[in-house]
Amino acid sequence: MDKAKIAEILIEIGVLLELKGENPFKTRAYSNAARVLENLAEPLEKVVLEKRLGEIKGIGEALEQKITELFETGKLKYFEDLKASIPPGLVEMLEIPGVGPKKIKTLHDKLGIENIAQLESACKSGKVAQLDGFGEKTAANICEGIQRRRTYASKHLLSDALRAAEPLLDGLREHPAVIRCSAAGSLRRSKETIGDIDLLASSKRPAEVIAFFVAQPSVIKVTAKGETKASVILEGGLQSDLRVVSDAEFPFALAYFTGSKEHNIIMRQRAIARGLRLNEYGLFKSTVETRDPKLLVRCKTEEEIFSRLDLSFIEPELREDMGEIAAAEKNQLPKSIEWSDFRGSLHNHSTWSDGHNRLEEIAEFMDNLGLAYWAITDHSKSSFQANGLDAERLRQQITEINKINDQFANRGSEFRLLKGIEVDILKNGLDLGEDILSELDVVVASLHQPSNNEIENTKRLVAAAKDSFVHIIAHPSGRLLLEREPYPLNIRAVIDACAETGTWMELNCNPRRFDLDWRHWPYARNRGVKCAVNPDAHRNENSGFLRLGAGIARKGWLEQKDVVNTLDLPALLKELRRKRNAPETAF
DNA sequence: GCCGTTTTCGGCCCGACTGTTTTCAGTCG
Repeated sequence: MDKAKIAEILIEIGVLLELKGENPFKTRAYSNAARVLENLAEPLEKVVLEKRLGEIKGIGEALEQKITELFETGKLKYFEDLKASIPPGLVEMLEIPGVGPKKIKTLHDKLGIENIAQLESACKSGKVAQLDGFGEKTAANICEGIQRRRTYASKHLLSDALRAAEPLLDGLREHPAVIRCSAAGSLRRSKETIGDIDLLASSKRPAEVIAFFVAQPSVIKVTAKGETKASVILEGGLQSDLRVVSDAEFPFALAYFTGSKEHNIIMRQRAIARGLRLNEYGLFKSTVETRDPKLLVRCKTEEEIFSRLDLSFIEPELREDMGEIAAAEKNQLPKSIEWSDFRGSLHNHSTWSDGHNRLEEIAEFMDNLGLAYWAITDHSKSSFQANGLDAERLRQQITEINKINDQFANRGSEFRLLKGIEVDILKNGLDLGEDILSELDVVVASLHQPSNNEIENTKRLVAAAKDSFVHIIAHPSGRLLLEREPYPLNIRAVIDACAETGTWMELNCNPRRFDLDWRHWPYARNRGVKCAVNPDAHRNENSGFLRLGAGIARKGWLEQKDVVNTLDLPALLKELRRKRNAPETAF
């Protein structure tokens, strides 16, 4: 069993133990171990064989034994027994807001409730309200939570969350009582999916700011409203939380509410190790928890907080406990790529297949954006549902693009459309032959009809990477966020094949994809694999996805030099030709 | 369940809000 699957099981054990009412620190030990495993730099196989699991911080005797059992047999008796002892419906009850392990245990013990449907009817019949520690309001809130869960997904795409958050932030920024404000939480960290929108403001008159916030036109329900904090449900079902603090507290609160939780725990421990205490109100010269302003270490910005803890500034996107603290300690953090570094895109569509804009419109639009190039990579013939191109139509398109490029050259513009294809990776090779592929500037290869066999899919992608005409492996996992799981794939094997052949991998920055996942990029980057951040645009406005892509690339520790579509046109063309001439040489 | 150069036992990050209470437990981030 591989480590991703093992990590999943450890997390599940943690949740089950939580439901059993186990010691929360024991519960956390399992989720900790899962994360440690996922971030393991070397192959798990090696560590298990050399019996070095126990040397890893966060894995003790018990977990070493369990992980080894899972690795060797693919099963774990302890897990099977645990799972059998808990009705499966209890786990999903955790997803109802306001319902946690303790309440679930009470509901199960006292009323025999085993799933959400039973819980809903018990709430409606008044049984829940009669329980000790429960009441009318709790029962009503549970019912509403169940209803909302049915209506809306609990997670939202980054793009949807940004669209909902921006008007709120604009409003706060203009409010006279607001001194500073910012997004925080997963939105500021640029996570691919967002649970709720965390906002932070500083003010001398917090009540006014809270009142203003809950009265915003997009608010459909106020779920909590206090002196310094409010929670609301927005149109579309997103939840948003606003915290209001004093301006002196703002940088501390911003760091705290940006998280992640795991990152924060390490930061606090780091403060404690220096005889300090860190919380959302400040950094204090104290060995006990305090909010005493006399003990406050004043910091005007987040940068100063990091500096006081002997760390260089850690960009919000990197705060995922993926090694950023150790790197900040040694001043070895990446110089994160910026949105403005992009010079173009290498994977896009036009009306020739399933895109919405004509070639001329695309060229004008992207030139006006100030970009240097835009590759047209329409679908190949097997994607007939997308009006894919065969060799003949592709040759016609090449002629058309040459004409447009000549027009741009004649009027002194340096902008160019690049000739390309998004060629399907079929069972027996690519959908188009070498003769036509060799006439193109850029070839993007995609698996659109995956099998449910990991070995088969891996084989097809590895073969594509090794093909000397393929420049880029597009959206390697095939996932659609919140819709479709990735197809089974040994992604490391594909990354390794790309590393060996100098093939680039895509970070598809369509917000439904963000594929290759940012968690894999540090490995790919260390292997020397270059990244193409591509919007996979089907209409001109999709060029805006590049901005989101920069955020995800930053999460993957990518720098400008790791990303090929930051190159200017001559340098890019040179690199594109290099693969064809010397396929065995990774650069 | 993990960890430890003060500890092999007793900690483990901690505050706000809600709804239940009449001083606090549970949940959340």
